[in-house]
Amino acid sequence: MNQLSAPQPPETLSSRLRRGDLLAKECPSREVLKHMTSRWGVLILIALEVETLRFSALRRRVGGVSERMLAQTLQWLEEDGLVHRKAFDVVPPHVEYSLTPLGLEAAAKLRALADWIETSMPRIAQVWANAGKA
Amino acid sequence: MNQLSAPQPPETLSSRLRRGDLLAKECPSREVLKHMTSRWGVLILIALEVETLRFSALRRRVGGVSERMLAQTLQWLEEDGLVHRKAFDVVPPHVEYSLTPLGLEAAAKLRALADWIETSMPRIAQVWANAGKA
DNA sequence: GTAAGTACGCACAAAAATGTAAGTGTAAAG
DNA sequence: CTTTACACTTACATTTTTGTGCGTACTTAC
Repeated sequence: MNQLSAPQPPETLSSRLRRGDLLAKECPSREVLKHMTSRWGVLILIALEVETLRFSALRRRVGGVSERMLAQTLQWLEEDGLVHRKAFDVVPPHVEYSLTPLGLEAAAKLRALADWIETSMPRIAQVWANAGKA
Repeated sequence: MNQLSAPQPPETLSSRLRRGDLLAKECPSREVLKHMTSRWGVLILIALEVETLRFSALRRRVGGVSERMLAQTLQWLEEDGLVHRKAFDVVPPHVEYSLTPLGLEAAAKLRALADWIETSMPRIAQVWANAGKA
């Protein structure tokens, strides 16, 4: 029980924050992480990676989202520059949502995660079964 | 405004669930996604990917977690078979947390995401600045 | 002798996320 | 003429998440 951890390397907290160290407490990148990994953020991003969609179509695509949360999450993602909102000034509202170049990069990472979960589900379900979780 | 979406392809809901389709509402894989992308789940996984850690050491590593949430999240991840908990039956408690093979795979995806966010922060901060968010 | 560290569980409280229902203004569909 | 769709917003209720503080059983350091 000796080399647990050196008394913190000379790297300062502020330098880690500047770089964007998620493990550091007050890092602003945690905000982005929060938006991307929010309950609907992941799903919205991977849905929009496939194609541009209108609000209602997107809502139908992502099973279970309420209008409220869809609107909310889209705003977060738009503010972070991941989603592009294009509104047509016509009478029955028409708005198209798509991914920005930044959003496409982000979506790729999330899709990799989603794909892994989907293909790994059998193995995970196995663990659940061995424990006794209905 | 015609080809909005074919009247649902012949693929049934249940077949999508069996495969693990995150976009489908009642998919069990959403549970796993929830655990992995929970506020501390991401951070814990990428911290444990580096090295095995004891409870307290892990808590110090992940800035801002409370003992309660660390314990809670670790249990979720353990139940999903991503984290391995090894307890030594000694007097001052000694428990070591590490990743299972499954957890290592998961952590790799999350680290890719985390790395992307960290390196993309300048671009995102730029978007924030152009909008007027302090 | 006293304080601190260990790995939590538990009760309670506050905060954050999410859901529900209703409303908006127009217009095309029935 | 009534309904439905569109893309939301707002108010309110509920659920979920997260935090705080306390207790534990014992040992090592001071």
